[in-house]
Amino acid sequence: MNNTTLKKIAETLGCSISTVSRALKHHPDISVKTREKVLELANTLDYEPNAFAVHLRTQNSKVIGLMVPFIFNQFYESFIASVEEESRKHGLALMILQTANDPAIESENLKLFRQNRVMGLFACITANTNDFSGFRKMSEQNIPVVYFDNVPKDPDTCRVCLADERAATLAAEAMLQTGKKKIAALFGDRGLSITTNRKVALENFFRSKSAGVQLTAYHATNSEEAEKTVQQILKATDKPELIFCMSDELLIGAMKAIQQLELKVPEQIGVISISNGFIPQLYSPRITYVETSGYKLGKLAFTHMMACISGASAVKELVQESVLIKGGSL
Amino acid sequence: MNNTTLKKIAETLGCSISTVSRALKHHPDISVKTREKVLELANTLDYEPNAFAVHLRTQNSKVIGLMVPFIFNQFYESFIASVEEESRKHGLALMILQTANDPAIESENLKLFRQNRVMGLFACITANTNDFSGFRKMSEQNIPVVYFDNVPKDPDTCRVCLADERAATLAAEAMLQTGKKKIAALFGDRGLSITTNRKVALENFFRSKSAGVQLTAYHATNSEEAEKTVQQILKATDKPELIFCMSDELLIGAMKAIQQLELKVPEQIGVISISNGFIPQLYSPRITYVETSGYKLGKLAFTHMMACISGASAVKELVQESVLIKGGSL
DNA sequence: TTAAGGTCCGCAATCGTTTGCGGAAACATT
DNA sequence: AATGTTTCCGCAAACGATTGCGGACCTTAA
Repeated sequence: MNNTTLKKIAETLGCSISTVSRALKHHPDISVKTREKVLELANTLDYEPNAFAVHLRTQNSKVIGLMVPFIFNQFYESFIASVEEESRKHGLALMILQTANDPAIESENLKLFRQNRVMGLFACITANTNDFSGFRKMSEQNIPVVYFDNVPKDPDTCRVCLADERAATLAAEAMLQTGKKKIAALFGDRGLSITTNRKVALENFFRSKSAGVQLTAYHATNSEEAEKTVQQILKATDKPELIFCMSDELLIGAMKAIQQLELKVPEQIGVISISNGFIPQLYSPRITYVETSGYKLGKLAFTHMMACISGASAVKELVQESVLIKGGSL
Repeated sequence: MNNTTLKKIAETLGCSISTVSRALKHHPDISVKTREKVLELANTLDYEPNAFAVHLRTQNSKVIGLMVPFIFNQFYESFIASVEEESRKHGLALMILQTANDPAIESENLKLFRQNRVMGLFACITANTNDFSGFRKMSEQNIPVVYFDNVPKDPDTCRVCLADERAATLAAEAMLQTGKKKIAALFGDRGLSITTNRKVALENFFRSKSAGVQLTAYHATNSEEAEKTVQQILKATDKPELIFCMSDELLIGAMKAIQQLELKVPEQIGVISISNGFIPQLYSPRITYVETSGYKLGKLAFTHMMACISGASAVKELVQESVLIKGGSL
């Protein structure tokens, strides 16, 4: 461990540690001459402050945590990339853990975050988190938590959300315009807040319009399930004219089924999805989708976090707007 | 900051800090009775050791670093997910930074890693890293670095690699078996070690076989470039019968071009790729590919890292084997 | 000449742990 | 009774930085 410390610099310069420390941060108490000397030596010796010592002393960590169910996922990935960009700009380190949707792992992770005294946490809770004591402990230690994607029901928590209702409504409007009546709608895990939000919004929209639309809802927790479900749906005699997918994962499954049955999009089956934007453009024609950008959400989450840390945030919830991106799949 | 410390526990129990510390780690010097008392109080008070203090004292950080050009990338993503799984199992925290392929950012990141005294670093260097001083400083501080994917030319560095030559050869063999002669091969950035490795291997294979194969090489640094390139290639009068893509990114671009020209795979154009496995299965028929699993590479990298940390590793390079996954695209 | 004020720097406590060492008390051995 | 062994625990020094406070020295003004 060939590390240069304040002590070493002080000794070779024949001055005190405090002088070195102050010189390095341009404290006015230090004369220009000594400051220059210190800075020069520090530079040639490649001095780098020991983050642990600093954090221990100053009680603030310059590390922020991020917890997602899975990293291997377009949406989370773009969220993470976005948050990382911002944290780097602010000189913060990012500590990332995944829960695998397991509440037990989730609470272990929270422990690790607490032990590492992260100065803030971005969290997407698992689909079946019931015990919030781990999160409460964070709050008790004044560690702000900004929830995203799947958030706790408690409205008194900081959060950034996609405009779920708006997104579903945008998709619904687009579907309504096609004039097609028979719609199959694929939703994800029932435990997720976004599932409920989107489903309710979609159903409400068509109920209020009463346009003779026949909407059938299905649930699938992953791509494979979605594929099987859609295959069954499309093989039935009374097959739908439109398929709505509430996420990229489901879209992938649906498209596999459609391709296997060699159905032409949009002639034989229309497709629309809520998506992060990457998957829809892989197909030809491009799938029409309502964008829910993890990247944008990440930026939003970060500004929210900064506001929370500085204690200036009265707002609890920030919403990332949705926008319809037209492809050729309707 | 409502944190319980050893001191607090010691005071309320009327014993010394050292006793509490030892009791908590089941030191034999401490009697069962006091140990129980300490453990109980620590539990009810939700004691959690201050990681900074521990690390400062013990000089070992329980944090490992990981640096990639981009997080938003199937391959890196799966690598990260894999490494995270392992680190969590070992109670380690993972600190992730991206370089955006910018050497300046890269060296800043290295600084952050050093300041945070990571106990090890997984690094994929940028396509144009020339100055390795930042990495050398890590070595001087005895921080092991395990390179992956794009690695420095210096053979005296720890690294895990995909079997690039083997992967290219496997793909070449599969192409040879089709009997098709005109092949267009798409490669990535010339600055990447994997580009060179794969290209050389592919060219050597066909040169040695001299099977009358007409191989043309193209370069594209991203999906859009690949798309344009392939469009031009396929519009030419003398269009190839097979397209080889050395990565998922290029495959995406190639497939977009193919779909736009409404060419049938594999009848009108054969496709094969080296891939992480996610993209090829999105199409129908599934694309035949040689698997280069980021997930497996991650596992391998982690075991290599553990060996390096314990100082037990004589081996410098570990190789992750390749395997051909047959789809219906040849 | 003396008091006031400014400039520049060092002392020492502190953050929360870990750990070598020494020592008191209890017990066992001749 | 004297000596040797355990058993159990506390003292205090680190780890590397930050920072309030005080003090030495010099300048300036009355």
